Amino acid sequence: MVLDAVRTAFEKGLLPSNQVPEFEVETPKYEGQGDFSTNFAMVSAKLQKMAPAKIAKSLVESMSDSTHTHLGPVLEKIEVAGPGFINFFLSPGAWHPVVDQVLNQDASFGASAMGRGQLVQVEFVSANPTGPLHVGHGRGAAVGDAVGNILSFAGFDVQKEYYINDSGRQIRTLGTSVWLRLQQMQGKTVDFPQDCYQGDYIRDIAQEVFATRGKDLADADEKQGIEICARFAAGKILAGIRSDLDDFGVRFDNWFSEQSLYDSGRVQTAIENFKEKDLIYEKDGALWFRTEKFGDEKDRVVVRNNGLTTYFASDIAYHDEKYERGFDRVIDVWGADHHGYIKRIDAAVVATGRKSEQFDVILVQLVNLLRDGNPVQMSTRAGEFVTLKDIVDEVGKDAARFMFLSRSYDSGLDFDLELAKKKSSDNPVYYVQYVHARITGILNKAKDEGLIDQTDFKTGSHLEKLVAEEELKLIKLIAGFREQVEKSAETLHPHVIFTYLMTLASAFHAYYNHHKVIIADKPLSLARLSLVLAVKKVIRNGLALLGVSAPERM
RNA sequence: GCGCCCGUAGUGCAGUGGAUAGCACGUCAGCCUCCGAAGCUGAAGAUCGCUGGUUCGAUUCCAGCCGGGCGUACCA
Repeated sequence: MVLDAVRTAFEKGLLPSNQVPEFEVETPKYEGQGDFSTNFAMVSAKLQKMAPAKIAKSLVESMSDSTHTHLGPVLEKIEVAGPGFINFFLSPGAWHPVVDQVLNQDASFGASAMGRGQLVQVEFVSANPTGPLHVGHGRGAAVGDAVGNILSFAGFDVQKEYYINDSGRQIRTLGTSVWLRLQQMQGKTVDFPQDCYQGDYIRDIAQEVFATRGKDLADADEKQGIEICARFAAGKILAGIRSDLDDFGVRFDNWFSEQSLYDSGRVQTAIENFKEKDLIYEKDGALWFRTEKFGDEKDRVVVRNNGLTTYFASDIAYHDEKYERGFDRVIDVWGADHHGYIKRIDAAVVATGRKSEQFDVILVQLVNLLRDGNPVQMSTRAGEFVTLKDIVDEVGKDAARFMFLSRSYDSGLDFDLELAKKKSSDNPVYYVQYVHARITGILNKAKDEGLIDQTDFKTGSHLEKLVAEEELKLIKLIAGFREQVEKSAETLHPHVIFTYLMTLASAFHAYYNHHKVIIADKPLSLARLSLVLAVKKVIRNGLALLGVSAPERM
């Protein structure tokens, strides 16, 4: 249409040139600036050697002349504004079908085909099974889970995975810790080293292992004993992690064992393959992977001079295995303290023949735990931490998840325990959930009064009655939901959905305070009920992406 | 030193290559005989860290600098 106008204007001699630079058509930031707007006049100012406002004026005149058929039911008004924007205003009737769409598509409204079924794996949490999950893991869990949900809604085929570090030194240390506590329980005086896990849960596990495996332990020497303790403890802790995540609403499609990479020989194979390609060399008795060739600062050790493999070795094998499983794209969610690891893994991914674009790392900045504004020191080793379970038990799953997703993971997050524990209206989750509960209340009342047969229906009625400013604002917001889902999926930023929900909730609350839904004018009332039901569904769909429930009442 | 992230209102954070920089909390003033006041309306509050550059136009992109966080192992 704009192009048409340019041609017409040129032919009529209003513009000196018919060349068309790159321009954009977008939704303006503020109300009163139309539904679509283009910066065409501004970007072509140089080319046309004319003032943007003058170009815009010529274009609008041409459009009114040549495309008058477009004006009418859909297009209401075209105007020139600001430094030369051309704003297009749609008529209310153009928006009404959106309400029907929401009611019809229900839980799938907002879904997108953007991902074209691409296989994506999101790996997150992946905490070592050496202690319970703490608050920091909670943020990673909330982010990973939400990213998975959003990608899936945006048309990707998503698998969520947890990588279990069930081999290596930490597990041995865990075994030793339990073993030593066991010795202490039996009255032996043993030194409990600093680098062992200090938490009370180690004692609990020691008691359990004694109760269930005491007989085997009695016959075991120290090495066997530690092995038994390690396996028992890891299993026990992992079960706890699973259950904590379950309470947090996070479910994984797959739990992948690091040990299995060793058992199947994949780690060894990966190293051999790299050796053959001359990507691994020996120095000082250790094996080094040439990560520097792939942009890392320096080469990294995969096998130490004592013959033991590093974590990096199994990570190479692990990522290779992921792509071999058929994933087009792999996303790892890590804590910010692991950022130095990105280049390394990226190098491994590229070295096995994949493209760097197929690998993404979401770096979640650290959670700063506070209590009444004062920092809480946390260390797994010292056994002093606030667990994810503590948080969920005290503030609830919904509030915790919403809090974690309320801001970009690019920023550090202050999580104040006392504040989070407060069930006050400070918590934004109530603001959004309240909309859902409020609308449920309205629909129930409408049903009681016989206005509607059921509180859920698929077709709106008398939608043409929705002409109030607040109503159109709501409809336009609803219409933009899918765009937000796509934006969120593209940027891998779940807080986009959070911000959207807050905006939608705010618009609804304002509407509610200005207009009654259940009124004497029955057609208008039915139209408003349709709108309100649509809002309810969008709120529910959005909350679902974040893993937050949409309560019928609160 | 090097690398990553952040610097926007009193506080915590959104946002954008363009037209009036938003939200929440906090402060002040209002709104329930009326579908849920966990809500709404209004007011006050910001030289978008600093300096350059690219651009018709920069808070947004780039470079440098200054602050803050994190990392920088043959640890995991």
